Amino acid sequence: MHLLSSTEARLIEAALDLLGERGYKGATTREIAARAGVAEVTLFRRFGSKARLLAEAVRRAGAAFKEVAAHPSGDLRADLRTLAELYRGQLQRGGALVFVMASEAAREPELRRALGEALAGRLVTVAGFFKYYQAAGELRGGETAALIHAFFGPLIAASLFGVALERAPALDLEAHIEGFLRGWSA
Amino acid sequence: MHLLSSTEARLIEAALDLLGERGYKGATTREIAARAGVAEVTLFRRFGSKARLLAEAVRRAGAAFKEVAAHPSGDLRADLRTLAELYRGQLQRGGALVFVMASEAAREPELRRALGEALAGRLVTVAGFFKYYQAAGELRGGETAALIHAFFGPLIAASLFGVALERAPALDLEAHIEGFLRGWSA
DNA sequence: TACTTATGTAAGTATGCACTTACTATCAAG
DNA sequence: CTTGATAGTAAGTGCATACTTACATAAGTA
Repeated sequence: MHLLSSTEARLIEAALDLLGERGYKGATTREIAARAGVAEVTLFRRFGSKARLLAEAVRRAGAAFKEVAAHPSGDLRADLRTLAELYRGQLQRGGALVFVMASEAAREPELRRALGEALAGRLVTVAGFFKYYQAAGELRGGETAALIHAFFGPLIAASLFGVALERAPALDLEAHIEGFLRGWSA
Repeated sequence: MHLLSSTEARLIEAALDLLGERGYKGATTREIAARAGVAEVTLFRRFGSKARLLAEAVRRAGAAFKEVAAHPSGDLRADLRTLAELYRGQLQRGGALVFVMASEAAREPELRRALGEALAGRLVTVAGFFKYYQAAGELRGGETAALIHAFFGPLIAASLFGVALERAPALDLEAHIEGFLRGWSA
C-alpha cells in the first residue's frame, strides 16, 4: 500500500465520481482522464487498463468506514450515527454502484474480484461490530445479517431513490436510527 | 395498453432478464434478441430502439405489486409478507437495477422518464398503503418515507449483496418483518 | 551536460455496438 | 391466388471506445 502520486490520486477521485454518475460502462477513460486533468494516455501508463484503475479505486474507498466499524466505542447510538453518516457520504460518491458494477462488469474478472473482496471485507467488519453490541446485551441475538440489512438497507434504498428520482423522499437519519433501535434492541 | 404479441412479450422478458444480469449498457440488442429467440432486426421493427424496448419493459414490470399495495387487506402482517415476497421476486429479475439504470442510462431521456414514472408511481402507491395502516392506528405516524425505507431497504440491500457476492448473507423474511413491526408499530 | 522520469500531443488500430437496408419466406384472410 | 402482415437472413454503416505507438517537452539528478 504505497502512497499515491497526485496524478494517481486525481485519477482515482475522478474514476469514483464518474462511476457513481454513469456506471461502469458509462464511465469512459476519456472522461475520467479529462476530469482528472490529465491526458488519457497517462491513465493507461499508470494503471494499465480501465478495469485495473477502477479496481484500485474501489479498493481504496471506504477505509475510514472500516476504521469506525472495527472499533465500537461502547455507545451504540453514537456509533450508529457515525456509521450512517459515513456510509451515506460514500453512497453519494457512487458507493451504491459498487454493487451494480459487480453485475455490469461481470466480464472483467479482475474488477469483479476486487469488488467482491472490498465488499466482503466490509461485511465482515460490520458483522463484528454488531456482534460486539449483541454480546454487550444491547442488541437482540440471532443472525447479524438481519441487523446489517435492517441498518444499511434503508440507507442504500434512500440513495438509490435519490439517483433515480428528481424529488425522492429523503431519509431522516434520526428517525431511521430510532426505528432500528426500537426494532432490534435487546 | 394493448396486449402483447408473443414476439413482443418474449423480447420484454429477455430484456428484463439481461438488464438484471448486465445493466443497461451491458444488455446488448443482439443478446436480447438471441435470448428471446428472434432476429435482432425484429427487435428494432417492433420497438424502434433499445431505449424504447427497455422503457416498455420497465413500464410493464410490477403490475401485480401495485395491485397488492393499492388494496390493503386490513391484516398488516399478512400484507407485508405478500409485498415482501412479490418485491423480492421482482428484485431477482433485475428490478434493483431499475434504479441504477436511471443513472447509467441518464443520457436516454425516454428511458429515464419511463423509469422515473414507474418508480414514482410505485412509491405513491406504497405510501398510500402505509398511510392506510397509520390511519388504522397500527403504524406510528410521521413521514411515510421512513416506513418505505425501513421496509424495502433491507430487501434491496439483500438483493444487491446477492448480485455482488457469491456467498451473500441471506435475508430472513420473517425476521425482517418482525423487526420492522417492532420498530414501527404504534 | 547527459540521463531519467513523468507528462503531453497526435495519430491510429481494432472491436463492438445500435441501427439500417434489401431481399426472401410463411401464412392467414379476402 | 393475391395481398398484407410478420418474420427471417445477410450485409453493411457509422460511431464510440479501450488501448497503442511515436515523438516531443520539461524538470530533476548524476
